[in-house]
Amino acid sequence: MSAMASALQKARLAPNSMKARILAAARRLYGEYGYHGVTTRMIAKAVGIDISTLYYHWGEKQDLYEAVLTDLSDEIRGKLIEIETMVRGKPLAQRLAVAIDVMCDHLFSNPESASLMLFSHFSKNRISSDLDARISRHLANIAVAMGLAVDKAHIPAQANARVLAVWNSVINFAAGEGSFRPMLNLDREAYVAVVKETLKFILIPAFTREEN
Amino acid sequence: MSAMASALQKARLAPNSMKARILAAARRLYGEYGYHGVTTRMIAKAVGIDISTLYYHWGEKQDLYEAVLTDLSDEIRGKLIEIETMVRGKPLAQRLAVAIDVMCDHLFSNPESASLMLFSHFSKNRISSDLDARISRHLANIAVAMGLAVDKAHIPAQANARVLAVWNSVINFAAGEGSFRPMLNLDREAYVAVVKETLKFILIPAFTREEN
DNA sequence: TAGATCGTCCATCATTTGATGGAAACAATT
DNA sequence: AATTGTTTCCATCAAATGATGGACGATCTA
Repeated sequence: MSAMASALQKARLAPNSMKARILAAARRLYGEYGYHGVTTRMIAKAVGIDISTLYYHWGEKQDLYEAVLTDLSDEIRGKLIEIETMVRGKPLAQRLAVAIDVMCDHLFSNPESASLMLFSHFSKNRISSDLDARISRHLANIAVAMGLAVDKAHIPAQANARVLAVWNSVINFAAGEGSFRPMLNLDREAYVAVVKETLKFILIPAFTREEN
Repeated sequence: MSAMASALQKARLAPNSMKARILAAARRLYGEYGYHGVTTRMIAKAVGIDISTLYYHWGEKQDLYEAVLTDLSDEIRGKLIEIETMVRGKPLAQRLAVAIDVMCDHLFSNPESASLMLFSHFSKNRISSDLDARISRHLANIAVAMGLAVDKAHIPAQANARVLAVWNSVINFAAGEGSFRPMLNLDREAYVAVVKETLKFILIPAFTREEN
């Protein structure tokens, strides 16, 4: 499910409607520069329209930002469901490997998704948004899927923390490509490969060792 | 080495000099809200001075931001040296455990340090700053210390990627406390404990298994 | 076709923000 | 005390920014 598709499906926006085009541009820019780093004029210019048109469709800057986050949450949810159907019944090591591959591919195709999540977690924008609550639910699902918990409604903190560690590891490498890839001195393809290998190297042993 | 101390030592700022006080306030605010989320007026107000005074001491907003990042890099460098002296000669599992404990304690005492690093990696501020280059050198040192490479000048991409994964895992939990702790529904002390446990759970097995 | 609705843009506002000049207060030196 | 240099604040500017009202044309509906 692409970034675009998630907006279309949930909010029922026509594929090339002005509203959808604005949302897409806003998502990309907010992902690159963060909430305060983006002006409504920047978004309007990226779409090629007047600011008034933007305000006509989405209202305040904050509302548009929240719409972006909601859209993001739907997209992640879709991706997680997709992964779950792919790995159902497989052993944990395989589940992790597939999840890492699929999430990496997705996030490297939609890098702004990873950045948006990081911004929303780490910056005190604190534009009231229920993204955290949504992410929380996603984490609960993953925890159950990974066998770290049984009851989706009562996840031990330890389990949630472990899922968070996995989750963050993945999005970090996608969001940080701009900084990390030059450090590793790799082209894009090689970078993606190394990231996948690294994530598997780090994450799989923790969850598959016997003595736990 | 505290955040303050790093500024004092390197840049030779008197402990309570106006310049140092401004730098400290700027660091905290930039860490909370990011570069674009902070105005020079916010910083001045936090210190209790006029904007002009701020400009008198630090010049442009960007210059002050870069000073914050340089200060941050010095602080990290000091901390890494401290860790290295603590764990010299010990086996890798112990080294990791100590490093995790010490870095967690430090970053939870200076949460803005973690946030600043994330901002600088993930947002397209791209305020030209050599923080990435400095971090890169730190990573090289860690890679050698962890036995992932021998020559500080030629670190394989794989080794750097693994160090990055470790590094990011640690700072994520510190910078993301505002989002993650509510998710885990823990008080501060419990959160720190769970984070340390989780990091050790995830990171140590990867680097200590035999079959690698 | 007449009217209503929708989508877009132009012009404009009030506020915020980065930045500066110059006066006053203060400190050091002679 | 007079001179000089340093530090601070007040007043102010120009540009950027969030936001709106109203005009104009397109599209739909009766």
